[in-house]
Amino acid sequence: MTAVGNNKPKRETYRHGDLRNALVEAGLELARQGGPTAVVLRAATRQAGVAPNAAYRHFTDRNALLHAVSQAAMAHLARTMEAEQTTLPPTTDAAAAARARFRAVGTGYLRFAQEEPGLFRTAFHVPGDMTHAAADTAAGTTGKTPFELLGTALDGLVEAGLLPEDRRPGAEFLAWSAVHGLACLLIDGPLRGLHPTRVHDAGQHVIDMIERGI
Amino acid sequence: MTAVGNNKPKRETYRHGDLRNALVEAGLELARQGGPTAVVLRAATRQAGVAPNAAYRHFTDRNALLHAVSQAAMAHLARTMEAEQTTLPPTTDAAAAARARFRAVGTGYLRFAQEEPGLFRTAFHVPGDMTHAAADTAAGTTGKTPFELLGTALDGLVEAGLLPEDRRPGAEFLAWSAVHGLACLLIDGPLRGLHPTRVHDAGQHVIDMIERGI
DNA sequence: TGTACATCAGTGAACGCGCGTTCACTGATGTAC
DNA sequence: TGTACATCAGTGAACGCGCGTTCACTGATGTAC
Repeated sequence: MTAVGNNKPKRETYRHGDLRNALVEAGLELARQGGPTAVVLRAATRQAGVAPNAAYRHFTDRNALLHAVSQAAMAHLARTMEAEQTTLPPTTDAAAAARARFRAVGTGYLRFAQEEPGLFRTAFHVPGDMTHAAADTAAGTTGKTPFELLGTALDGLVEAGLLPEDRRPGAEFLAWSAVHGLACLLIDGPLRGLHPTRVHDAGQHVIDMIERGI
Repeated sequence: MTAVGNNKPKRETYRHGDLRNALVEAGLELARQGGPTAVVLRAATRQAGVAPNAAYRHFTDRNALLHAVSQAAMAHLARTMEAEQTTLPPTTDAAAAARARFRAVGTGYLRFAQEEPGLFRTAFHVPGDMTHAAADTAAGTTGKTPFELLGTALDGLVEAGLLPEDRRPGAEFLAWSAVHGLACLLIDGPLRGLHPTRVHDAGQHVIDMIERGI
């Protein structure tokens, strides 16, 4: 970096090579810090070290860029949820395992919301992609959407006999609402700034409620 | 209106008389249509028929205006919730009444989110005011915040013996999370555009879950 | 293997826009005498 | 009751800003002969 405020990472090649990806990555960084409205086309190109209009080779619109960033954020969320499931200690008790996997879905969701509020808000800012389209599948990732992970976990509860089959339909939306609501209250709402320990407790209590009430 | 696009409502007096209120009202209208980001200072003054800088007599900032609008939106939410409780048929069964009042809190909350998504989002966009400060108390309104209404309803459940006293602490956040989450999913999320009947059903199911799981 | 050429990812300059905010002002209102 | 004056809510013009987007362009790359 030669001059203050000059963040242009100079390329050696005239062509960038992977600009589309670089722009999405830059957009993710912007979203991470300021949520969806911070995903500004000119800022993304600046961060990628490219002229503003270069973005139009890869996105029709500022909106198309935002949409791609939103999808990538959703993929991040899914990856965090899967990571949470991966940390579970192995057990021979099938029912306990099913329960633990179910709870990990919620815990991972909440952890992501807490650790990456900007990305979380960005993931949900753009028309419903949670239930569809997993976007890029990173190494070691199933490619499932958050919604699919939740569905699988619920199926596991039914198989383990922890959830009556007749309660299964629509259960996604009950569980999802409760966890998503807590996430929103923690991020944007009156629960912001709660002590991390209390945040974790609140999450567990909400998941308890879901298990009881589902 | 003499010219197309000229929305300036001309005053007779030089002084406006009630500009602060007019700006908040204009802000509410903007928020109603486009959420918090649509609360634009110049647009509000335009709608009030006043020069842009006139706003600075009543608000230090664009942010101060947004904050006032957000509080007013929150007051609207509270009013809708109270209205929902008012429509309940009278009953002599104290337990049934307590339950109905509790459910009306959630139903009113969801109804407002559905009918006024822009105001709903605006109410929650700005740092936590739901638990405090009821803002302007309209005629026939208690002045309670949404949070207080929920608390009162929960106290009613305890008094009626429908909720064990030891489950009461923290119950606000469980109920609130679930209902708030559904509201968010219906407005911004993948449940947007759900058929109104299904929306109502989903709301009732979530409230069922809360009653069971609280 | 060497050359001509088409492709198309990036450049550089410019546009119009609406925004928030500041400035020095004006003139209606309420009050003191 | 009539007049002088202070107050302060609104005016009008201007500012600098960063944005998204368009234009005609340039030059590295890959391919056909």
